[in-house]
Amino acid sequence: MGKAERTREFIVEQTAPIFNRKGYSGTSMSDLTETTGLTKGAIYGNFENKDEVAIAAFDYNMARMIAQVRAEQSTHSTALGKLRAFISVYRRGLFNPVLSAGCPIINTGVEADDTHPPLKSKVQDAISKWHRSISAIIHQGIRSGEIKQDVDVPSFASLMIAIIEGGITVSKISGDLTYIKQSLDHLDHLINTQLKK
Amino acid sequence: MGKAERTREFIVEQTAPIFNRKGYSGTSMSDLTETTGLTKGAIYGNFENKDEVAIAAFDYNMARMIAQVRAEQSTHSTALGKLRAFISVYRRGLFNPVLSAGCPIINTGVEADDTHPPLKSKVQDAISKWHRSISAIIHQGIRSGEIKQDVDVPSFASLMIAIIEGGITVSKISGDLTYIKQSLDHLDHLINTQLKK
Amino acid sequence: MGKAERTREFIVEQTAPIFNRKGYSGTSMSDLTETTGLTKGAIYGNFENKDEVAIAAFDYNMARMIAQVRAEQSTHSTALGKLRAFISVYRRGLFNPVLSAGCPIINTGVEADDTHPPLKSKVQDAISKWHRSISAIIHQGIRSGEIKQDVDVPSFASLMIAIIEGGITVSKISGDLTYIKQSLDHLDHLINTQLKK
Amino acid sequence: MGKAERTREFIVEQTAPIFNRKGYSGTSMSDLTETTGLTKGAIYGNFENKDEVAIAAFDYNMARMIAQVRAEQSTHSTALGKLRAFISVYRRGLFNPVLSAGCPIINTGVEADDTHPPLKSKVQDAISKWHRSISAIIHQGIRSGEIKQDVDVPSFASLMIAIIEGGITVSKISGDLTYIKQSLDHLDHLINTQLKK
DNA sequence: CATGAATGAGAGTTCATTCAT
DNA sequence: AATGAATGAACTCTCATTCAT
Repeated sequence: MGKAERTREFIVEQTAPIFNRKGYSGTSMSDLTETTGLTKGAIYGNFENKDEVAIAAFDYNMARMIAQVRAEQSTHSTALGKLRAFISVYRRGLFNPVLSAGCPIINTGVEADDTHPPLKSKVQDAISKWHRSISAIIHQGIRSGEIKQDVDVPSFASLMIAIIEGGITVSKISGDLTYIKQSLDHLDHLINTQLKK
Repeated sequence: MGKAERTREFIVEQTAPIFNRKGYSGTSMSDLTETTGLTKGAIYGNFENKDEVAIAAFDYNMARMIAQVRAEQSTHSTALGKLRAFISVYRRGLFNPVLSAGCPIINTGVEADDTHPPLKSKVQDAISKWHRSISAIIHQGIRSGEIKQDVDVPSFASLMIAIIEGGITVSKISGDLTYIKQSLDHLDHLINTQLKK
Repeated sequence: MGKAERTREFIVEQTAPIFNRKGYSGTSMSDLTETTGLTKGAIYGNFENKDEVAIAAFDYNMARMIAQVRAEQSTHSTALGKLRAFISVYRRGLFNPVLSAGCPIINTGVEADDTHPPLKSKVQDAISKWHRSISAIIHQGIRSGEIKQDVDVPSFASLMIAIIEGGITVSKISGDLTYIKQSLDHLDHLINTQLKK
Repeated sequence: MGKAERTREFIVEQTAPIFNRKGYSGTSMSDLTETTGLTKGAIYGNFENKDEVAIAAFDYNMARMIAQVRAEQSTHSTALGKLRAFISVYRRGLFNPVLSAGCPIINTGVEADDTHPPLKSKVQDAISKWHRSISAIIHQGIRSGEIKQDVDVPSFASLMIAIIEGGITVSKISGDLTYIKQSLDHLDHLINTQLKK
C-alpha cells in the first residue's frame, strides 16, 4: 500500500464518523483538517473534492457495518442464525462505534434525498443490497428446510429493514433506547413465528 | 390576528415544506425570501433569526400532521379506530403534502441530533408527546374493554412509532413504497392480534 | 439611478483600470475590494462573479475610449477629420488614463485569446465594430468627394487598426514612445497620400 | 551536454508553447508536469521556480524565431533581402508553430508589463535587440548602395516592428488573417518605396 | 415596519513550493 | 537527481445577519 493510499484510508477512517454524525453539509473541510491533523492541500491531494470524501466515508461506514454483520454471521451456519446476525449488530447498536451516531443509511439518506444525488444513489444501492442479502438468506433457509415455504420473502425483507431502521433512528433522536429494543425484540419474535418452521 | 402575526404565519406556511425537504442547513435565507416573495428584512422583522423560523416551521409541520390525525380520529369513536388513524395518515404518506418529503420528526431529528440542540429538543418533545398520545388511547381502550388488559402499553407505543417511522423513512430514501406498505400492514395486523380483544 | 446601480458603476469605474493593467487572472477579488473599499459581499451582491466584473470593466474601458473618439470627432465635420480623430486619441495615448496601461483591446485580447472565451468574444466584437466604424467613415468620405473612389476600404481599415495597435502596444511594453509616434505619423501620411483626393 | 542539461532543455522545449499560449499566470506548474510527463521534483530540480522556467521558455521562443529569421536571411545576400526575411517569417505567421499563438514578444510583454519585472525586462531586451538588428541591416544597405542615404533609420525600424506586431496581434485575437496580410503587404511596399534606391 | 445593499466570517478549492524518502 | 505527498497562503465565492434609508 503506497503512502497516498494509506493517507487516503487514514482520512476516510478519521472523517467517516464525523460525516455520519454531522451530515454532509454540517461537516466542513475545516472539520476534516482538524480531525485528521492534515492540511487542506493534503486532503485535496487525495480526493477530488468534499463530495468524494463524503462518498468514501459512506462506503467506509457501510463496509464496517457489513464486516460486523459478516463476522457475526460467520459464527452461525443456519439461515436463521445469519438473519439474526443483523439483529445482533443493531442490538449492540448505539454502543457500537459505527452506529453510535445512528445508522449511516438513514443519516445519509435523509439529508441526501433532496440535496445530494450522488450520495442518494449510494444510499439506495446500499438498501437494495441489504434487501437482496436478506432475501437470499431466507431463500437459502427455505431450500434447507429451516424456513417455511410460503413466506413472502421480499415483503419480509422490507419489513425487517423498516423495523430495524425505525428502531435505531427513533432511539437515536429521542435518546431513548426503548425503541430499538422493542423493535429488535419484535423482529426476533417475527423470525421465530413467521419464518421458522 | 394583527398584520405582523399574519406575515409570520405566511412565512411559516410557505417555508415549512422547504425546511422539511432540504433540512436546516440545506435551507438558506435566500430560499426563504424566494419562496415567500418577501425580503430579508421582512423575515428578520418577524423572526429573530433562521433558527426561529426553522423551529416555527417544525412546529407548523407537526401541527399539520396532528391536525390530520385528529381529523381522522374524530370519525372514529373506538380506541382501536383512533389508533388506526395514525396508520391512515401515514398510509396516505408520501402522497400527503406534509409527509411527501418524509416525516418531519425523522428529517429534523436526524440532522439536528448532533448539530442543533434547540431543534433536537423540539423533536424529542414531539416523540414523547406522540408516545403519550398512543399510550393514552391504548389505556382508554383497556378501560373501555376494547383492548386486552395485559398489553405492555409503553412497549407497544414504542414499537408502533418505530415501525411507522422506519417504513416511511426507508420508503422515502429508497423511492420504494413497499417499505411503508409492509410496515403499516404489519402494524394493522399487530393491532388486531395483540391489542384487540 | 438606484443605489445598486450606482454601486455597480462605482465598482466598474474603480476596477476597470486595474483589469486593464493587471489582466483578468492577475486581478484578484481582493484587488477589487481594496480598490473600491467595499467588501467581497458588496461586489458579489452587484455582480454574479469575477467574470461579470471583468466584462463590465472591459465594456467600460471601451465605452470611455469610444467617448473620447466621439468627442474628438464631433469637432470635425469632414470624413478625414473624423478618421484623424482616432489618431488624436491614440496620440495622447499613454498619457491618457484609459490608454496609459495600453489599449484594452490588446491587453484583454492577448490574455483572453486562449483562456477566457467570453472576454475573447467581447474583444472580437470591439475589433469588428471599430473596423466597421472606420469603413463607414471612409465610405462617407468617398460619397462626399473628400476621399478617392478607388480606395480598398476594408484593407485600409485593417491596416489602420493594425498600425495603431502595433504602435501603442510596442511603445507600452518597451517603454519607448517612438513606436506609437512613428506609427501615428505614418498613418497620418497614409491618410493624406492614399485616401485624400 | 550532461543529463541535467538535457532535461532542462526538454522541459523548456515542451513548455515554451504553453507559456506563449496561456501566459505566465495562466500556466500552472501542473500544466508543466502534464506536458512534460515529469514530476514536480524534476522541474524544481532543474529550475529554481516557475519564473525561471518562464524566462527560459521566453528565451527559447525568441531563439527559435531568431533562428527562423537567420535561416531565411542566409538565403539572401542583399540588405533588402535580409530585411524582407523578417516579413517572410511573420507571413508564415499563424501557421508557424512559434507564432501560432501570437508573437511571444507581445504575448509576454502585455502580461508582464505591470506584473512581472523580470519577464518585462527580457521583453524589452528582445525589442531593443530586434530594433538594433533592423537598423544594422539598413545601415549596411546604405553602405552597400542598395538603400537610400537619407532614410531615418531608427524611425523606420520602429515603424517596421510596430506594423509587424500590430498585424500579427490583431489577426491573432480577431481570428481574421486580413490584418497581418495587409500589414506585411504594406511593409513590403514601404521597403520598396522608401528604402530601395 | 419594510427594504435590500452591505457586512464579514467562513466556506470549498487551487497552486507554487518544499522535503522526507 | 528524482519522487510525489504535503504544505499553507491565497483564491473565488456564500450566506446569516445588520442597518441606513
